[in-house]
Amino acid sequence: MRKSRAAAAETRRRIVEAASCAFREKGIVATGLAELMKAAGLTHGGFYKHFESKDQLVAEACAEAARAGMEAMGDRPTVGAVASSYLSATHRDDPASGCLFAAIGSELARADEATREAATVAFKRFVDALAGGSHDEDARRRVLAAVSTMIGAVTISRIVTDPKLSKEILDAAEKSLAES
Amino acid sequence: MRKSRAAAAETRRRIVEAASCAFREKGIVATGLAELMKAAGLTHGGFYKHFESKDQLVAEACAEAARAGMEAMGDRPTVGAVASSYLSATHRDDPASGCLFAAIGSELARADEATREAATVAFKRFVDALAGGSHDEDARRRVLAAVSTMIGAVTISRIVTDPKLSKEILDAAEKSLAES
DNA sequence: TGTACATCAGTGAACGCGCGTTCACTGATGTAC
DNA sequence: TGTACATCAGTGAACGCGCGTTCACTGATGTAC
Repeated sequence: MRKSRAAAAETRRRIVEAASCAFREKGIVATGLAELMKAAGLTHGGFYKHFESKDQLVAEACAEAARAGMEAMGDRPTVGAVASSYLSATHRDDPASGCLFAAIGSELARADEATREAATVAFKRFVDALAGGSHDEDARRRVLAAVSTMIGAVTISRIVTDPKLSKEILDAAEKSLAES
Repeated sequence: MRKSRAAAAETRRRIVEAASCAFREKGIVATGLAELMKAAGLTHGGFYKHFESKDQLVAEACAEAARAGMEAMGDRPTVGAVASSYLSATHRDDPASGCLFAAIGSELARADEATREAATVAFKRFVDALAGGSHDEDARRRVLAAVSTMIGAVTISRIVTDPKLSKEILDAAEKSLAES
């Protein structure tokens, strides 16, 4: 049942993509490899033909999620434009294809070095893109604060059981970013 | 080996306290009941004499963590004072006794109804305390944004592998809150 | 107040289950001549 | 270009392990008289 090199590469890509969604949807620890391989259309036994461990996949899946996030932001993102879609109910209600940090932020803090490193690189890129290449210290500081606000707001808006409060949090964050 | 009612109540309290720390330290899913009971100085078999399920303990432990957090804030907290200790390296480096939302925010979003409800009540109290009982809509909005910024900043500061960047995030958030 | 009995907090072994990981096997793909 | 053989992607069963939960048991505590 050997597959061609191209087919194998495609399979690997599919596993990473499925993982990047599943981890954001259900959390890293709560997502099993068997479940994940099934989502990619495979049986679990083949996993180790592509990865050395679950941890390795976690790191790659996070990098992939971050890459997709950057792609969605476009070429010359502004804080206002990003905030508007980031702080939407659509984003809040679809963690699987949304921001990595809002989806599994607290789990990332406990992830292994390689994963945290991947997340760090992604975060730096995110901030740099929003700072628009500016080296102004104050502009960079504002971007860091804005990104914190966005990630925090979406995280809490997903916890809260009261839909009105949930929307209020997102709106308050957006308004605050618009003012600053 | 039956214990007196008072001793049993004290045991229960100890379990909840150990859980509230362990969950914040290691995450909810990653913390096992046996490990938890051991931390409370018991064997795991007795767990169900006190709780119906792990989920019930999770809800109570979150309520307890929130209660302790409110207590630490004192009577008349201001955004500035809270931000200063919340956005410190001390808080960042000690999730076990720190803010529930920063420690397990993304896991709370996937927790069961009772836990999310407990978290919601806690969050509302947190916001009300910071708003100082003000019913001004704009003041409340600013508090919601400030809380989002704080939670987001500590979450990311714990992920990032670069210590300089980690501190930069906390400082940027604090400065941003001081300006607003 | 003292005695007999029911209660139940805590122990430690055991339950089934799903986890991450390993392995023997299959057969199409890739390579060497 | 054709043939023989090595490679290896993917399958499915199995591994040991720790999980949440259950249970028979112990013996101090609480209750009833």
